[in-house]
Amino acid sequence: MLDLKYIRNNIETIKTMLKNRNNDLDISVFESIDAERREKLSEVEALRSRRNTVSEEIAVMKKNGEDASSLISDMKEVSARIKEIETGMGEIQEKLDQLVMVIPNVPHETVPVGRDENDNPVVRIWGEKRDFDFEPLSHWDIGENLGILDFNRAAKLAGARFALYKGAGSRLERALINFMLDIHTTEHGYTEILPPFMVNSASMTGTGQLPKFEEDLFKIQGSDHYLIPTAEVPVTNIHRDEILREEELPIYYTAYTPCFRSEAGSYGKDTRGLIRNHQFNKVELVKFCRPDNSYDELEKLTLNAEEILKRLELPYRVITLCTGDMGFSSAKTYDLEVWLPGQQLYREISSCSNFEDFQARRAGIRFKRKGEKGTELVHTLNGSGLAVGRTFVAILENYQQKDGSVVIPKALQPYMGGMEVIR
RNA sequence: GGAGGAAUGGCCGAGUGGUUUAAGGCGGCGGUCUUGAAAACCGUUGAACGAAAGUUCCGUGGGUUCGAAUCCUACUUCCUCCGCCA
Repeated sequence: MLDLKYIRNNIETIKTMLKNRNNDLDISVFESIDAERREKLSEVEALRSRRNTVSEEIAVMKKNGEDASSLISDMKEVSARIKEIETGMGEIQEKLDQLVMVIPNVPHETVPVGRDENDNPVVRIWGEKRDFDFEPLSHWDIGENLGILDFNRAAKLAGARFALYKGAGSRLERALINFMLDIHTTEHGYTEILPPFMVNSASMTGTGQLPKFEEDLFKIQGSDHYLIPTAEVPVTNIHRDEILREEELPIYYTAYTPCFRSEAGSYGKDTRGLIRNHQFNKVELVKFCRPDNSYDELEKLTLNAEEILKRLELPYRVITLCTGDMGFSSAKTYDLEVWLPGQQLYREISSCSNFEDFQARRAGIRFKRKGEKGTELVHTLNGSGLAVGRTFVAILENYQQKDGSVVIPKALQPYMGGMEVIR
């Protein structure tokens, strides 16, 4: 959510921003709604002020045994008028909220303007793409051939877009989770969190999934619970409606969770394999920090995620998402894309974003500087560190052998009980 | 699922219709004392909107009243006991 005052003073900037984001939201009504709200507000405040003063007079008169009935009947009218305005204001406020809640964040000045993913500049490229002396297979073929993935039975159990891991496959997924969490907690200074995998609608609103993206979520019937689409939601909401002390910042959290996405609107896209499923595993990195260093923190967070790929010796590149390709709440996003030889393309494996105060304002996450009055909003950041299922895919495709076996990356072997090859 | 109890500032906690602009304590900050610190003592210390005046905020939403932290109502959450349960 953007600051009302900011919107009021920067209507043209926001219109340009919406255009750059390919967002056709019409905010022309903002000015009239906002002005109406403020007008009614000052009117009702004046009336309330009068009521407060006169009520005190009535109290004094009654104490002195005087007759206050004429004042009381006056105030009866004033109160009725207040109620009337308040009712009207409720409607105006709702209209304003509905508008403001669907305005996306303003991209940082370093974010390139562009239409879609074709306009995302490459920031850096790491690692060498392996030369295969055979035709590399896709991960679903490798996995099914090795008997470590079973998509047919997954479909029997739950339908399309689910996976069933078996044997060394299950172990590899679990090894990756532990490997990632260990590095982030012991080397990068993150505190491990194991949050609920369902949250209420207030949490979903705090991080921006609601009200605009309800169709992407799985909702539990008959209750106010949603399955989390990412650990970002429960972990960022840990500090919802809290005032942190400056010296507590920055806060670094990492969390493994399954993620649940309805993938509405993605029919026909990546229908095979592990790439786009309704349930997948992810290790997430979340930061709360002061506004003045949030972009340094974004760089560090991105490097923390990259470190996992380096240790696993998986070639990747980093791109900056252009205005047309960015997420709703983000001010700046780097995507990490891992090379998948089976599909001959770079595929997103991590998305690292600075939300600045956009989530913090919605979620009421503030901090207090020592010796200063008032509070400031924190900046929140998060990134995948990494998407576990897609890392699994990258290992299968990059480490596959001619005989169909898959070599376990060196760094991961201790997590696999010393196993060197899956065959 | 049944029966009771509770929700007040960063924390604890008083407050059952009218100077509550929420007592008191803890914690925080500043000071006195001290070579320095501790202790003691003194002072200070909630948030949002607003240029200001002022308005709002005592779990949330409704209601009663001239006036609500306080009364009514629905809901939410937590606690205790009982039942069921991995």
